[in-house]
Amino acid sequence: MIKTTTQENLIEIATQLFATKGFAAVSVRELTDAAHINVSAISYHFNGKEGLYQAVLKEQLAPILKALQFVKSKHTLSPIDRLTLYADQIARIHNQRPFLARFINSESITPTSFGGPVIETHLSQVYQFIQATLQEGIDHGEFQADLDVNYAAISLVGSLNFYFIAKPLIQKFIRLTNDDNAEYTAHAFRIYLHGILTQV
Amino acid sequence: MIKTTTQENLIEIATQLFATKGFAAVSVRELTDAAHINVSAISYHFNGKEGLYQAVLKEQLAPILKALQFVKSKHTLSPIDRLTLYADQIARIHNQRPFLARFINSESITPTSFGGPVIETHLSQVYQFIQATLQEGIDHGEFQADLDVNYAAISLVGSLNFYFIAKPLIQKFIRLTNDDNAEYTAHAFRIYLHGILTQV
DNA sequence: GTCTATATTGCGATAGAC
DNA sequence: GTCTATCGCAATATAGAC
Repeated sequence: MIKTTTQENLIEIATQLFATKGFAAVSVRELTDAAHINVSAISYHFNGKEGLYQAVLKEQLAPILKALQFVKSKHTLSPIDRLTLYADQIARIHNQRPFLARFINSESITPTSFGGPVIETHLSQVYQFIQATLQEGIDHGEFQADLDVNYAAISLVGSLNFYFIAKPLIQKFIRLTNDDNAEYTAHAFRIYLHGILTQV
Repeated sequence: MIKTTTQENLIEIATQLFATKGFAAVSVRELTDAAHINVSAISYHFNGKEGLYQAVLKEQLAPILKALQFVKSKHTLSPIDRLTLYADQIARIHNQRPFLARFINSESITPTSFGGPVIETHLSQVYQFIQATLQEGIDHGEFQADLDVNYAAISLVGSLNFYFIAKPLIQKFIRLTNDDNAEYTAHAFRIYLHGILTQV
């Protein structure tokens, strides 16, 4: 029997509900009913519904920058290997946090005053890393010289992450024989890499 | 001076507000204030807030199946040319309806009882077309034999559509010198196609 | 730290006058 | 077809007992 505090319990429940229904569509009563606690606990522990959402968001986003720092620290790797490592990390993070993509997606499209800036900072760093790595690969002659690094960076992020965003819907009409996230990202990245290489 | 009916005016305002804030976060008063009409007009004309949303959704989704039918009808085209034509259509549709990606995205992740099934039907057909075309290309020896058509279809849709979903956020930290949607999709599709071809 | 009870606000919908 | 006025309800938040 694992002991969990009221705070931890609330964050876990809130992560699921906010992710699947959206911030505005979840009421504090729905949250506290699901957590089998009293309504007033949210205000007491998190200073209101927004405070709880902020706590959830903070906890969800923690691994992103950490992974990016890890990949960046591998100076000795070639651009190809660094991008490959990044794709691996993406799969790993989504495995750990199945709801992360939904929060990022939701905040990207309808940013909240608190979550918006956080997401913006995170994604900005991700894009900068990808662009810089693509440019490095172009300069080294590994990637095609006429690549537009802006567009190509968006393509990569889209190709890798769209799967995790749309997964609930996709599973309704595509039979995914294997639910392994790493398998998808590996396949998508293979196509992408093959698409930007100068030679195969 | 263009004459617009109250219905048309409401749908236009509602398209913008629902797309940018989400269904649950928009109140009927906000809608009618923005449209400079009375609150009761929504119930009168659309039988309530949900009815208005349905009308917006229906109007937004109309071009998707039409475009798909058009591409499918080009029997004589090769798999490569049919996919290329499809990518062109995607750009064209998003040009016409700048908010479409947000509605599809929103309904994919947090489906409403009315919108969910509609989106599901639409996207299911898109995936089936892409999968079938990929398989045809594999059988003809144009595409790599070891492609997983399920994963590869998701990659393509993600690569092409993610840009339109995340555009509001991306524009905050990527300088897009040219706002032309067709330019992005062409570039993304070029990478993708190059990535799945057997020879270049 | 958790509860009950309640204050307050804003929601969607509609009856009825014009 | 459009308005005012209002109903009934559900939202978040909180004061105060335990």
